[in-house]
Amino acid sequence: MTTLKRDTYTPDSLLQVAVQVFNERGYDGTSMEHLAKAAGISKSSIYHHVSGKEELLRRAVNRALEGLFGILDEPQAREGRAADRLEYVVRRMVEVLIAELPYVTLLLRVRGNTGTERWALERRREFDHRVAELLKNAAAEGDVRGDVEVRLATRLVFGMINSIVEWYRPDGRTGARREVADAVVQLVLTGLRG
Amino acid sequence: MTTLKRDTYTPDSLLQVAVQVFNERGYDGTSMEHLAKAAGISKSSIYHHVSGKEELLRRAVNRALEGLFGILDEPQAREGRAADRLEYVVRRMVEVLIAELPYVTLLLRVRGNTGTERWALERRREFDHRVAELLKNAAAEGDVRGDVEVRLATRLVFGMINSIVEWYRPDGRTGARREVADAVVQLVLTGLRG
DNA sequence: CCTTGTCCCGACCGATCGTTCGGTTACTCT
DNA sequence: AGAGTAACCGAACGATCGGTCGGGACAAGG
Repeated sequence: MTTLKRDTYTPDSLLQVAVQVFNERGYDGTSMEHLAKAAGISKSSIYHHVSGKEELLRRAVNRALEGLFGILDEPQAREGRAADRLEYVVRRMVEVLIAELPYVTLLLRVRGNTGTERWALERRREFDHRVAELLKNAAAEGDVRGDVEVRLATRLVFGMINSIVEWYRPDGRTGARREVADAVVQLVLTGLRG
Repeated sequence: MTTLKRDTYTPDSLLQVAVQVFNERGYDGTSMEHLAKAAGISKSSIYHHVSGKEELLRRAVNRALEGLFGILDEPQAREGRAADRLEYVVRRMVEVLIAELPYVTLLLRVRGNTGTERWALERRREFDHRVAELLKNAAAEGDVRGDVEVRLATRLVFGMINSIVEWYRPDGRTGARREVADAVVQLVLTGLRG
């Protein structure tokens, strides 16, 4: 039978603890001692589950990036009018951001000091570029205003969406995610179409 | 006569170098060795000008906060219809953000590990609250839509504005600042009024 | 009973951290 | 010329960093 009980750490359950501490103290501001204390095990025990601090970061940002790139593979992001696909992607970005909140938070704070961080930054740029093309196509099809530069608008829209990680905290209310997604779509897309 | 030549460091000119390195590597990711290398002097010489690493951070975030709070004291932020004052404050926030870019960048990335960082976070919250009241008043006067929660809208607007530090880099073009400010005002305020 | 492997630990490693200290250079003022 | 001081330096401090090492506790399988 496959194991079901989880009274001991797996790489993933340890990651869950680590990412939370990373987000509270910052990656560089977090020592292995901090992680050990938060996980309730000794510092050296962490190395039984993962190869080191950087693997934890790599696993975390990878999970975030998989969630984001997954959006672009969904049918509604690939078919139809560019403006509609853009709205769908914006809405799904908010949902993924919230669903994978701690992992995306960590991704968005990466600075580029190590190889792992630079790889994360590169993949982020790639994702941004894919969404920017969507906005460019929507402009070409005449569905968004032409007096705001596409590159500038893309950055501002990303800025608004990504800022969600700075204040959103999960609560009991069902539909809170949808409410946030609705507000973003309303603010951004009416502003763009205006 | 007052000294004019600047072939040696002052606390402020050293701060200028330090803040740039802080923004590249992150505050925690920056060692005094990094700062010394960037400044072209030895590590111990830094302590001739400032008391330590944390004073550099304190000076930097203080400069950013003074710029932001200064906006609220300007006449156009204090008189007139709330919606107009809001538009003025939003526009001036973009301008201050760009004028004091490295200092505001550092302020926006503070995590709260030390006393200085927690003080910075508290003042930031105070500023956010002041602007949120402006938006609330504009809603009460019927100048912005009522179907988006004020608290939520405030956060999204701040997110868009603050995200500027993540991508704006000064160039030779005059009027680039105004262009950015115009785009933000258009996107945000037509979205809000819509 | 004995082996095997998982999970964990305290002790320790060399390196680097922010900071301090004693001292040297070079310019200013009298 | 001599005193004072601003600006700087190399060497070293105790503390902490990420990571290693040898081994103990314990359950599973033969």
